[in-house]
Amino acid sequence: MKKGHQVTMKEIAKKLGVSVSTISRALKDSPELHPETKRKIVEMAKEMNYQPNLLAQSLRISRTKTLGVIVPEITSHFFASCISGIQDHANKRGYNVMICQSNESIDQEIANIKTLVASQVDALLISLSRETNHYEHLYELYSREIPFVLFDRVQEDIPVSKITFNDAGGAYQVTHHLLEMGCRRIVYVSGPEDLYISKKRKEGYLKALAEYGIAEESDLIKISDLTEQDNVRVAKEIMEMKTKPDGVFCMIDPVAVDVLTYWKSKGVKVPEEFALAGFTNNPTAAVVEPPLTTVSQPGYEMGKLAVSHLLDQLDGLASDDPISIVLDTTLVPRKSSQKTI
Amino acid sequence: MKKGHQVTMKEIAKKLGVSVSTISRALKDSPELHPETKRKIVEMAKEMNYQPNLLAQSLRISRTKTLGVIVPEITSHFFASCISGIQDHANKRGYNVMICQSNESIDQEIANIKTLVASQVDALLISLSRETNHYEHLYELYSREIPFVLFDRVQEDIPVSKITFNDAGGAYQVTHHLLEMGCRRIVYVSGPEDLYISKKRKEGYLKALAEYGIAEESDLIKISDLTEQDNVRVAKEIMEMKTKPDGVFCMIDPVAVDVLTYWKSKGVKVPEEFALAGFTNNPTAAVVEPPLTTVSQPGYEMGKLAVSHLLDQLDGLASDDPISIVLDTTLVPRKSSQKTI
DNA sequence: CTGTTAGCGCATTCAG
DNA sequence: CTGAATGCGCTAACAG
Repeated sequence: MKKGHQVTMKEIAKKLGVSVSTISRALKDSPELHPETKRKIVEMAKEMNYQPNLLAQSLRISRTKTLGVIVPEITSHFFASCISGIQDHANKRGYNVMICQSNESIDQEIANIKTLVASQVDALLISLSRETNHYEHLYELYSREIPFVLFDRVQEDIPVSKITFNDAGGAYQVTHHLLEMGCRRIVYVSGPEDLYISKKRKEGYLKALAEYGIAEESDLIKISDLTEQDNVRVAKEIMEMKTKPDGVFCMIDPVAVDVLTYWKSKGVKVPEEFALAGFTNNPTAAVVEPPLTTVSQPGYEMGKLAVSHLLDQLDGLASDDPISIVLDTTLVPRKSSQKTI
Repeated sequence: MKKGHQVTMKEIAKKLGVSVSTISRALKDSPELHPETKRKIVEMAKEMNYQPNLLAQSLRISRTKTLGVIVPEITSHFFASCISGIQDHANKRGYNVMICQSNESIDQEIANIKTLVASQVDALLISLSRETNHYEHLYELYSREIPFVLFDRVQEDIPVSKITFNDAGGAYQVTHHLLEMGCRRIVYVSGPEDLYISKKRKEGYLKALAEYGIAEESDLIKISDLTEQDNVRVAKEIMEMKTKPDGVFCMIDPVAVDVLTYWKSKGVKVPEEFALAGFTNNPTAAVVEPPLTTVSQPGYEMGKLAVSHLLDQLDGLASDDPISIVLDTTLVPRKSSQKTI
């Protein structure tokens, strides 16, 4: 199967007996041109259904007006929202977007960057994979002076702009809420410990505990690799602890949902036996029974801010100095944490 | 902010004192080349961190090895899965992907097509917006001989390949299941009537009824515009009907979830008063209480098949004659329909 | 085996 | 106001 022919400037030039440069000028509404010839050209272009070849144009001006986006997973509702925000606002400013997913693999992430760079994207928006534990590929982008920003899953040391949520703040909100609901032995179910969000959310958790004069207790910190299987293992461990906890804060909603589902199958009552809370406000959080207390992170907003800042830098509307944008989260209290004291 | 310099063939040619064509040949491993010079060039390219400029390459060979994808909504889990399948398998065959969302708007859909065509994508994969009720833009693609396939939200008359689910079959499965559970007055909650899936799923619904000797009853067919508000209106209407139905089949899961949520707030029992079923097997379907009976549509698989067929056509491995691929759905029976007879 | 030449489609000097 | 010439980075046909 092969593509049909596309009309070029050359052809419309021949048809009108003028030069290609005149066509070029007419189509970009250059002022130094006889209005009449301009009119004729524009008309003919429309009639012939001329579509500019962005490839040629980009090659010539060495700018593609295209941004590359790399996310760990498109099927995650949060990242899909980010993409949506990025795309809408990039389009609004005349930019296109190429999206890749790393599938949480650092090798794929590196490959994605390579492809996008080869495609000459003007800049990149990257959210790091879970696996990403070294950063040469990012430093290389930096040294090659290819503009990029990091969002949500960031690495703190790289001198580029970063857009994150106030993860510590959100975790503080949830933990504080659980404490207010009367919980005093609160488990934190963390993801892998080297993850940025695992650390940040733990910070907030500990800070809230400290305010209530409660010391960190290593038994109460559980690590899951975030697979369903491991989430269930943790759920089981918690319900079998000798000194029972009274509240559980899971680092992300899916963990909380897995825990809840397992507990329901075992007859464990939420919130009566354990108050439960998650993080992110996934669509599922609202519909489980009981509805899950969580913290909302507006992904669309994050995408919008990330792309707006990046384009401001590209267009010289903002300084190139890296900045850090921290978005606030909102506590979404639901039934899963409504312990009657 | 501006991008740094990228190494070109010219530069490495100068450095090695050979011509650009030799570089080009070496880098694509042409056989007619002295192994030693080839080795030198490859080495130097690596040392200088050469990255080919895909733009120039594409312009030259007039093929971008890029596919355009248009979906109504990236944030829908189903379409995100499709995208994931498309991307993985496109990459596997050396193609990149540019994704756009129409936000269910025909104008946006047309704009997306225009952008992707201007970007010289080799082909398109399109799932139509809800609003799309005329098809000139598709016929234009067709007449311009730009290869494309339609998936999931298709238009039947256009002579291109289409990948769909057996929507009628899936609706038949659900309705048949409800009948087996003892339901005899089953409501079908449809989306807007001109939607392809509204029609197809109605077909399956009616076929199952017919097999049980039950005639179509217009009172039992409700139309929602698929907003939460309208879904709630329908839910209310159903519970207030004088002759109460005993089962409800909603065209898509989100409608069923809205109905369920509303009914729960009103103390209506599912499945006791109404057996309930949806369609698509969204993540939410599994976690609502009671879990929702539905029909699974593997989106990843659909994306994979769509892109595989399209690339087969592009690469001449499949005939250009349009075909129709129909994927089967699977009934996922859950508690929401377990009426004890 | 390698260099020269031409050109993909377009934008932009430089001359008229 | 408009045309001719040049080149973005790369590939490919044609010579040698």
